[in-house]
Parts: sequence; structure tokens; C-alpha cells
Amino acid sequence: MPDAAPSAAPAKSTASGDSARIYSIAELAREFGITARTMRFYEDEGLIKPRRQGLTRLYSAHDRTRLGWILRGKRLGFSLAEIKELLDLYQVDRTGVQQLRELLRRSRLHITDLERKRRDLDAHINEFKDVEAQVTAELKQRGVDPEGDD
Amino acid sequence: MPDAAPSAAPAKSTASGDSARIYSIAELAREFGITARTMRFYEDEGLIKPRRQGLTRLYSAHDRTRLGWILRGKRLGFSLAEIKELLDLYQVDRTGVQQLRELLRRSRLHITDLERKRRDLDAHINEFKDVEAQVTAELKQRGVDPEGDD
DNA sequence: ACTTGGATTGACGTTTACGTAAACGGCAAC
DNA sequence: GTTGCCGTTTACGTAAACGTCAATCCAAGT
Repeated sequence: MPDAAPSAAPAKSTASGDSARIYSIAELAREFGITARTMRFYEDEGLIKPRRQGLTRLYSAHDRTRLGWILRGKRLGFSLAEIKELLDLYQVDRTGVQQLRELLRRSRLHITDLERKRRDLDAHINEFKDVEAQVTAELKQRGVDPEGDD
Repeated sequence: MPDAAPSAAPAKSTASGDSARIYSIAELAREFGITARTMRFYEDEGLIKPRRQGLTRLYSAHDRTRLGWILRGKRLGFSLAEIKELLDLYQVDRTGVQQLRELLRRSRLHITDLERKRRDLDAHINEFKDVEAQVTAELKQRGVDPEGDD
């Protein structure tokens, strides 16, 4: 969510310290565990727009943050189309009242969706923790240490 | 997760009341908001195995529960292959110590994955709640009631 | 007897999210 | 000067998760 939420960012002490850093495509790909192909694909889909120096792509700290956000969305099971929609939510102009209303409406819709996901997730976690507890108990009962690889 | 976790199920008062109920493919499809095609596909992939009466599929309460679990997994962003793996975790025989160890290991791995997802989800939710709060404040400042559709 | 309403099995089509060459340019080292 | 290494575009391939027919079957109603 580039620059939208203040969040708990480490204090920028070095003036324009590393927010001015630029990244190559391979560098970011390594960092996030994806391929350059994937990043170009995301660009084609309008999810990121790195600067260009000639043909070569130059990624800013902003781009990097955005990419991280995209991948987090993916881990949560959103499609690239949905992620694009959500990213666009932040780019929308907040000048008009109607637009603010619309933004509010869609944020709330999305929060509802996310909270459902959270319930699903908690249920899933609890079930697997149950299994863990049961299996641990069973092993102990058999006089086996549940920890240790042998 | 069928019958694995006790969970908070409503008391079965009618003896074999509805755990003996059988469902048609269309019935379950309607209930879960999917198509019959999807259910047959899941069967092909080995995710559910309904009884047969001739050619017609008959779904039990167990199948229904299982289907619900599958769809919950999907909402969390798991692939059908992953979901199958997780379902199989429960079917695995818990007799041998080695198998119990393996089950424990994989459960823990999965819990780790789920908890990462949870952190991602919480971060996402917080960001959108920030947006909601900011937009709400902005609307109030302009003397507009954030609620109400006009 | 005939239609209507579900059920079935193929088989091919489609969308999403990339992978995988192929063919090229720029630059630094050997 | 050519061998790597990184970057580029264009284009075809692919796995996952179904959708969409087509042809068929079967029980129920009129």
C-alpha cells in the first residue's frame, strides 16, 4: 500500500537514505522469490510501472513496496485482477464526495470479505492445532518424545 | 476435516436425524454455490467419493462436510492439489510411530504456513481499516454523513 | 406415447498466471 | 573479438480449474 498507510516503518534517518534506491529487475526478483518473467507479466497487466532507462526497467522503492503488496495479496488467494482493483482503490482521486463515498463503500465490502477469510483461516488453524495436540498426546502416551527427529 | 475435530456442532437431537441425510449433486451444488460440473471435477481429482446408485451420485453428510472444508480451503487460496494433500493427512493411518511423527511434522509445517497467512491477512485488514477511518474522517470534516446512500 | 427434468459420460474450449525458448542489444573481462 | 552476463521483445506452450456443449439414460407426469 505504497505511502497510503503510515504503518510502523523504521525511521528514515539518512535523509533520502534508501527510499531513493533503485533496483534492477533481477534484484527484486531474487528478493521476492519470483522470476523476471513474472515481473514483466505484472507490468503487462498494469500492476506495476517501473521507470525506463532506454528499454531497461528501473524499480524504485515505491515499486518495491507495491510488489510486496501484490505478492501478499496473492498469498491470500486473490487473483491478479482483484489485486489490481484493490491497488487502484488507492490511486482513485479522493476529491469528490461521491468518490469518497464510493471508496468507503468498497473498502467496507473488502473488509467484510477479508474478515470472512479470517474466520475461515482461524477455523483451519484451530483444526490443525487440534491434530497437533492429539498426535502429540498419542506419542507421549506411547512413551515417545514428540520432539527430536529420531 | 470430517469427524476429525469435534467443533461446535449443533446437538443432534433426532437420533440419526440428519447425519443420515443424503443429498443429490444439484442440491449440494446449490447449497455451496458451485456447479455440478465442479463437483464431478473434484471427484475426478479424488477430493470426494460419493456413493453411487447405479450411475447417480449420492452424497452423505460426511461428503457434505468434506465439500465445505474443500471450499473453505479454496477461499484461503489453496490449490486443489494442496487441499487433497491436507485431506489425506487425516486419512493417513495413525498406527505407526513413524507415521505419527510424520503427521505431526506436516501438521506443524502447515500451521506455520497458515500463521504466515494470518499475519498477511491482519496486515491487509489493518490497512483497509485505515482507509476506512481516513475516508470517514474526511467525509465528516466536509460535513457529510458517511452513512446513508445519498 | 411423449415430453420434461434431472442425472450421466466424454470431449473440447477458456481463463489465469505464468514458463520457455528464440533472437537480439550492451558492456566488461579475457 | 568473442565469451559471458544481464537486459530486452515476440511468441508459442502449459497446468489448473473449471465451462460448455453433445449425446445418452431414466423416472415421473399428462
